[in-house]
Amino acid sequence: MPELPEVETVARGLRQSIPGRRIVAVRLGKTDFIDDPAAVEMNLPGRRIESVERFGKFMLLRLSGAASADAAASNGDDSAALLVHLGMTGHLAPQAAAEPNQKHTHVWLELDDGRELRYTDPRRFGRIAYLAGAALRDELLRFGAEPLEISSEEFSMRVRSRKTRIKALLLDQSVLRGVGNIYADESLWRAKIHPARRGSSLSVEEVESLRRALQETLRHAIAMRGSSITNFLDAAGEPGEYQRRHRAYGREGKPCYRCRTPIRRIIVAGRSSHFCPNCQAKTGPKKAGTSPRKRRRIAKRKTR
DNA sequence: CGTTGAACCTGTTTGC
DNA sequence: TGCAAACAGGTTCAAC
Repeated sequence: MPELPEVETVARGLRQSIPGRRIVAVRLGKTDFIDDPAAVEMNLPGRRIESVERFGKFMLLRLSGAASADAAASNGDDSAALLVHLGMTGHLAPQAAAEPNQKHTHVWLELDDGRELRYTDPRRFGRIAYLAGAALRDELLRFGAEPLEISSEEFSMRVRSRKTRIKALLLDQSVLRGVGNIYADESLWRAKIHPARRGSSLSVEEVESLRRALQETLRHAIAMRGSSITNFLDAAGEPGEYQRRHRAYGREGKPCYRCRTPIRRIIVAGRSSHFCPNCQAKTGPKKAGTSPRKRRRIAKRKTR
């Protein structure tokens, strides 16, 4: 469930006390969610964590002082990072080494100040990878635009050139990085766009409205430190508050905040999608009226 | 190209 | 009350 706002919240928390610390040792439990466990054990000890960045739903712990093998393999590019994806149930937080372990803790990064950066993830849907040089660069290139920074032009191009349903586009990390099911539904509700609309069917006005809705939703959610649906906690163990502001997600059967029509839940792109059947019309706003031809096509589709 | 469904995994919720 | 099935959802992969 951690999406962009939750990951941003965790990254901000870690930034308070992690940068500058050196990793002195690594311990691993279950490793099936780690790309290359041996690379993690090999490359982290001795490295300093320079910074904590958020990249889509990933956190990037930038590491200093590339090992010589990395530098050689990457033609002088000595950038290196630990990528951490929280999946559904991941937690990454520093704790005093004396603190008892929680269940499902699988990674311990011992720091040079007596703390351990611990990764806990009951479902192990998360991902951890040590990457450097060209491999790091290539991995990051797989992802699309940062939703909070994307321009109107680029957003429009990425959406209106595609026939896929808008819900699927919002969730596609190679289109936008960081949007998940909650914020996709919330943004579509705000922009009054049906989740099953095709990207190519959106008007210029609609895509711009959607971009604004998406950015506002994400900014507000970050300001409220994310949504705590089941068990999201930030790095300090505090829950977020944004779930109180949800207008569509998780509100099936409850009245729409705009028009009181009950919110519906359908499956789009294989994901449950919450929307107002009145505000978010399937066909979108009509201009000069739907042509008789198209109306017949729609009627035919319904009878099937 | 787009779309669907399955798989991964475990804690929680729902239904009988 | 108890237990099993369903559900939650980020991501990848196979199949059509």
